[in-house]
Amino acid sequence: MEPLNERRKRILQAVISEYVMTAEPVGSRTISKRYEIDLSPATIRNIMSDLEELGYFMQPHTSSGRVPTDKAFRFYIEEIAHFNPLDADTQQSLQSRAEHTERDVRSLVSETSKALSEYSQSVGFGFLPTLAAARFRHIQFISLNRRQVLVVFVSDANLVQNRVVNIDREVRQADLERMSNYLNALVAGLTLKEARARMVEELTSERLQYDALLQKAAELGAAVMGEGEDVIIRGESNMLLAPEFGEVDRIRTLFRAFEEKNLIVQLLDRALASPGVHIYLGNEVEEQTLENCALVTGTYGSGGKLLGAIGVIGPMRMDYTRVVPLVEYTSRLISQQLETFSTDE
Amino acid sequence: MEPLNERRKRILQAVISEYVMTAEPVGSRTISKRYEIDLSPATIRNIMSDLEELGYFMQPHTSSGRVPTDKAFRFYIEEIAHFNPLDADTQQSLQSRAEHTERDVRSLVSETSKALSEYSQSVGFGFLPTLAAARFRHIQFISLNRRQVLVVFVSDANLVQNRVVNIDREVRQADLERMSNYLNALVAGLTLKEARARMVEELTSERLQYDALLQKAAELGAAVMGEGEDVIIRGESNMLLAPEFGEVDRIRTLFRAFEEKNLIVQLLDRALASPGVHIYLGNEVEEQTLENCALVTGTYGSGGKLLGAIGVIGPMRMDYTRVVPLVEYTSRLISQQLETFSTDE
DNA sequence: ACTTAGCACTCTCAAAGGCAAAGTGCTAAT
DNA sequence: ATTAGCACTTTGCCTTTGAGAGTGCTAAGT
Repeated sequence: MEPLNERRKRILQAVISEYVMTAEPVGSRTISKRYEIDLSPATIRNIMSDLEELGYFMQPHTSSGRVPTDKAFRFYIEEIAHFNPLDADTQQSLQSRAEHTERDVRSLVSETSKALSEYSQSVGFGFLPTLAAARFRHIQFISLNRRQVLVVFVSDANLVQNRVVNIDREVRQADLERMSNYLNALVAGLTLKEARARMVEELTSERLQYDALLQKAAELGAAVMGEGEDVIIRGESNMLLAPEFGEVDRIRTLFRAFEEKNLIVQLLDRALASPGVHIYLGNEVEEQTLENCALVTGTYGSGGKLLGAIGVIGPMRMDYTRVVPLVEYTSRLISQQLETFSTDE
Repeated sequence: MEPLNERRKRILQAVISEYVMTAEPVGSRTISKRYEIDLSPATIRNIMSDLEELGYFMQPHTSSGRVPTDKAFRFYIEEIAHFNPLDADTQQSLQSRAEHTERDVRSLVSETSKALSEYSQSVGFGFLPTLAAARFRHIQFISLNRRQVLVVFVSDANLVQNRVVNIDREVRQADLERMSNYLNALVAGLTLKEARARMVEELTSERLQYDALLQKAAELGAAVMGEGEDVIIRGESNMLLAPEFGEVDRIRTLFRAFEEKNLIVQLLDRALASPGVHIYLGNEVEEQTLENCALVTGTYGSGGKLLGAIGVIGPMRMDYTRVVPLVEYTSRLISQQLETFSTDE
């Protein structure tokens, strides 16, 4: 696996830049004219031919320009591109945007996804904190009527979940308070995963055998915390801007994927494996639905703990030097905001 | 405005049926062959020509078949089509689906929108109850930490809203309860609109001058209830199935419209003006974004009061005899479910 | 007085051919 | 090693052509 020499790198970079702009196969002449490379088209052709042999380029047909492969993009990202911090103006407007949002994660992630979609002209997405990772903060039972109770619980970062449940016998408000207090004490400070386990455990313990009320409480608590992940996707229609998605069929499979969401969810686990910005190229994901697409994800967290991720889905041919700093800054922004949620004294 | 005679109606119906199936201009020969009309193509041509003159058909170009106009569809809907009840099987599965959903409006409307999208092979949508119309049920303040309070309030049909607010000084749990009690008593049984007005009024009254706490409560209450409407849209990608949306440009404007949502929101008011199923053809809406589209909306409510609407957006060329009963049944289903929410004793 | 067969006419769509443009690969000269 | 030059390939676009579908009109049939 010989490393590419300087000249080849330059050509690779030029082809990628051009392709990112035009979405068209790139020819040797274009490169020699538009980029400051002191080589004739013929020489460039030779180099391009070499690079094709090495798997970095492909030709849609003999005698057309070259299109960079996934391998080329991967190489470009790892070895060539360097990512400057986001420009101050954009930082500024993103920040003020974040500060003017409701002070809970759901709003924050939702608003940020929208912002990402606008600034990247692609599709923005965000995962709410995974319940498993979030830390329990408060639970409360509210009586709606004789047979219905609203269970509200709040976790880390002000993520509020609520659910209406039916109960089989009447419960007085005082009872509900007792239930709330009991559960709050039981699972204080645990992660939701732990909290849930604790409640289930409690259910089978002897302690609750004679207190139907508390038993009910543990039951409801465990039920509410079993909820699944939540993904927010914004700006899907931006995908329709990209010329490579000109055929309706391709669009359809892509949009189906957005609707299903589980494809995107799979990437959450990967992204959460380590903090920071990650780039996933379409071919590197199992699903081939995302062919020609790429995801840039960034993790956010609070109190040193990873909570969730946000990011951008776009054509593989996206401008990483802009998108990566964007995602990087945005995810840090969310983390910062989250910190203020908990340190607000 | 001479009424169309029987024969013309039959032709109109045949052309619409054929067009609904094929999305192609319909020729006289097709009609005479595929529909049991005892007339030669030539005669049918004459009739079609008449109908064109009357504005029911149009020709994409001389010497192509006819395409029914909006006027034709409108006439078809009013005068020709008749809508049988939804078949029992579908009723059955819709019902069991509804019964297995969380018992709050948001889940119910969301799930139903999805079902509508699947069964109609079009885009399903639903409005949550308009806050103005919904009736206040319960409000509660929950302390998150020293400076943050979670305000939860529940309205008609178990619609839960919550919002985290910052407060400028520490408030003890007992205070929060006092605030909750105060507000609950103040606005019991009012619609949200009235409730909000009452709180604002209260803020300016003398009574609260010396009780900063209750003043704060009224302030927060008024703020939380000011939230806007909520629209849920499901199955957008189904729109990509229709051949008339083959060009990416059209798709894009349409999807933009879905993302913006406010176009759809405008129709809520119209739909809520009277109960039952309504059909809006694209041309009848101001916006021309919905050209070639149609909406079928159905209202739902509880306790004799209209709360919101659900429906389907699809190509104007949709099968109304299937979609209308579907929407009709589904909206009744929601209403029924909602009744059970409040009569659960 | 309708209905219909027949025919000329129109328009679209798909296939085929021609041509310019863009690009490559190779060879020979620097 | 680099490059100028040239033959070759492929695409995209334009035009032409012919078939097919459909209409409108006229004149004949009932």
